Amino acid sequence: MSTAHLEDRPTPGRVGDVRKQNLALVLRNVHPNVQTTRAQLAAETGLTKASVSSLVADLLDAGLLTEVGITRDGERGRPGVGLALNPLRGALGAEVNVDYLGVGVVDLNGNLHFQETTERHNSGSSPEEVLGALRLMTKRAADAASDAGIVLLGGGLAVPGLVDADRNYVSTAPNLGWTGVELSGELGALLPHSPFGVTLSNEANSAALAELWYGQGVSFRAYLYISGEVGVGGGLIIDSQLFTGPAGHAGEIGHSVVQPKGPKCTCGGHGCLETFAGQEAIFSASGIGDGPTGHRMAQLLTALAAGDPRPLAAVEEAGYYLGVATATTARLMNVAAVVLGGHFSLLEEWIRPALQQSVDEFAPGVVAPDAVAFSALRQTAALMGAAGSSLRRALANPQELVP
Amino acid sequence: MSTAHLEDRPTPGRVGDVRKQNLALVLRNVHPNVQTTRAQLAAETGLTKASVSSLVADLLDAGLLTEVGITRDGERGRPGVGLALNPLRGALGAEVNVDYLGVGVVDLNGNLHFQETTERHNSGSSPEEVLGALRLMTKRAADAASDAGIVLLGGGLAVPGLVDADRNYVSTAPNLGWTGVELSGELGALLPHSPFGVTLSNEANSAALAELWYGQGVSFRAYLYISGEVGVGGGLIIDSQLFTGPAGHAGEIGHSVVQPKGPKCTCGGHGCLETFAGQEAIFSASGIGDGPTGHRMAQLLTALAAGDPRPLAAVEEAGYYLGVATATTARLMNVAAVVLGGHFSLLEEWIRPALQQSVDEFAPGVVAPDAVAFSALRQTAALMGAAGSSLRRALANPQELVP
DNA sequence: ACCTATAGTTCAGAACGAAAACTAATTGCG
DNA sequence: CGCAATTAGTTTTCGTTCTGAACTATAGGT
Repeated sequence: MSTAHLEDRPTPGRVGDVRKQNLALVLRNVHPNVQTTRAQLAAETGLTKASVSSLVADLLDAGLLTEVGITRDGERGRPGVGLALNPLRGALGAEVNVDYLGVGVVDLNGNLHFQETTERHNSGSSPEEVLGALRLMTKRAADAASDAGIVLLGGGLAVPGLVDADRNYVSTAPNLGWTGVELSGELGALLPHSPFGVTLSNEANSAALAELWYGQGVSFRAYLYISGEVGVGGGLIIDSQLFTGPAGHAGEIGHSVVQPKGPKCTCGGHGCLETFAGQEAIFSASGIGDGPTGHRMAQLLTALAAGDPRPLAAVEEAGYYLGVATATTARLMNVAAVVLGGHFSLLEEWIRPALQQSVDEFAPGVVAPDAVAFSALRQTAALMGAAGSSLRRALANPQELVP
Repeated sequence: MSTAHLEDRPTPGRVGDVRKQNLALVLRNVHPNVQTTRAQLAAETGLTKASVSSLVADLLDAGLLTEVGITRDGERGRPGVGLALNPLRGALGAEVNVDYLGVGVVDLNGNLHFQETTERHNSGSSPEEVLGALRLMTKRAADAASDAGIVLLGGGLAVPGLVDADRNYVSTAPNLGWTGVELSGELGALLPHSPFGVTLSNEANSAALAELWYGQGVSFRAYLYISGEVGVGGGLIIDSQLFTGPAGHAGEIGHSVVQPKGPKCTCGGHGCLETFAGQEAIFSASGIGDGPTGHRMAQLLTALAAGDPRPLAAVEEAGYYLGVATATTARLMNVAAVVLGGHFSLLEEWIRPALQQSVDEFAPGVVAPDAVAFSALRQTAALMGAAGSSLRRALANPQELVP
């Protein structure tokens, strides 16, 4: 669970653990969409050719690797047998958000298949109702995967709330109106009989990981991800891993104090980033009235394009305070990049200059212009991250699939 | 190097690595000042008695453990042979600060011996001069240790600046006036012929670790340490480890933005915590003129005790902004405790209420009153942390001492 | 054809922990 | 007092895994 700070008693090192570790080591050196050979893996891992051959044999049995014919590189010597990640292994990704449901399948090479998004107002619906609706969608995706010959190793479900992944428990999801929900049964029903099961995750955290694996974050090893949805969520990627903090809830950038004299926040504090950069804050500061989110966002974009001063000022203020929070985080956590997703990626044109100027004002020289990126994954970010986490679990524990 | 985010190629798991891991595992289960036995270690680690016996034999050979006679617990059965951390193994700790030098020896049980502090105005002196003066002190400490039969396994040197421990390099220490200093030679001369050598560290980080191992932090697994010296430094302890961030410079709480409209800071930004809670800020807001730090601090404490309103307001403001930074960090990093050291521990009486009120205002319910602690280690914190890091290195790599 | 270079396999050997049988030292109880 | 019960620790055998060296396989160059 990626930098998970769990209380797991250090297991005694058995001789068999060495193999477990080396299976994962070999697998880590097979990159998506790139062929390799046993000899190359031996050179990269430092293992002997004999060991690599034995490990690869297990990984082929496990179905994680496939042989893809002879690699002819024109050089002298016997050509190697091509090895690649098996494109017929994947994981299910699913997302419950406030106004939509999403599912999809991601294979080991990172390709997204059978993606489907349905608009649905989930706020207020019971978890059973929502997951019932979601189950119809995951059934379709799983059947389509099966028809295409793709075996699903596991799955992930992202929700906009605080989760305890080990207990399949959503402690609170304010924007859904959920509190203290245990989902073991529902998660099992989403994807029966998969070796790695379905795991819960926080939506912003999963989106942050999706950027790392499949999006803007691929060029950074460490960054702050800020997701603009109804609330302002965050995910910290440190050393190419999600930083979850001691209790698993790190990255709550939405409640950084950016203006001690600022307005009251729903969290009980005041002057939080969310009170300046959350959807409601931007809409109301722009003078946009109530209505469906999509409609209000369209209004906002139109007004911005027309050069209307009130929305421009509102978005600039959001960018300014995003910069304050980014500057503090950059100094505190020693990260030098930031990726913005959710509604912020729609507002890139107006947010980017304000944010950059603000960061440079509060932490000069720390965040370079090309270290500010905006997500292109849109509504698939969270589900791709959830599926990706599941795939990483499989790749990190290949011995569980060896017969 | 404790949650060090280094680019180390994952080593292939060899069969021998299992022993290395199990040597460290057994050692981790021998706690300072507590006797144990082979049988108890077997139960705690999950290893078989046979394996533990063999591992313990190596650790005795390495000099890390000692047998301390028969443990009679009055119960039936053969009594076990007592095992304990060898009190005759230790590490040297040293600190260069702006106005003093400190050395000491810490043994495996955490006891501090031969501690010596010398007032010395190091700001402006060349690194060679300062380390020359320090070497005289470390020589005395090493000789005293030797006379007492204590073998020094390694050492640590804490400095108030950004360091690259792997390269023995101080990139910048503004308050010493050092920039780009390479200290390999000097470090080697401080403690010749020790198996683990002398390692550089940041002073606030080492102090944070000293609190974890030997001070207030023992009751927390995760906290923010804030050190008030000339600057405001910080250290983040997450999951009982120092969080260093991707480039090793995390924890710079002094330059969190706590008031966007605040005054200019030496870092180039403005509204940083340091501009409200640094020594200079507190002195000048209190109306205390120039002079030696010790003298000014005495003046401040006298004025506070007398109820002088200006210093009271200055210290309360420092506490208020410490609370803002703590609230943000608590939410962002998911830590729920804070430990204050340096000059803040002298000001506890006045800082504590202001800080607690501020934290509760900005992040209600996140930091409990008994999760705010003040350091009692004073001037020994950094050197104990530096020595402790060295000891931890030895305990984590016992196989290097096995003959 | 023959040499060289590279890929991959086979087999003996060493290191290690697991499991079980064994020895050692103590208490409790008849 | 003596024997059973109990706990501590050691010895022996075994299976797993990696390493290293020898071996086979397959290509290009001359």
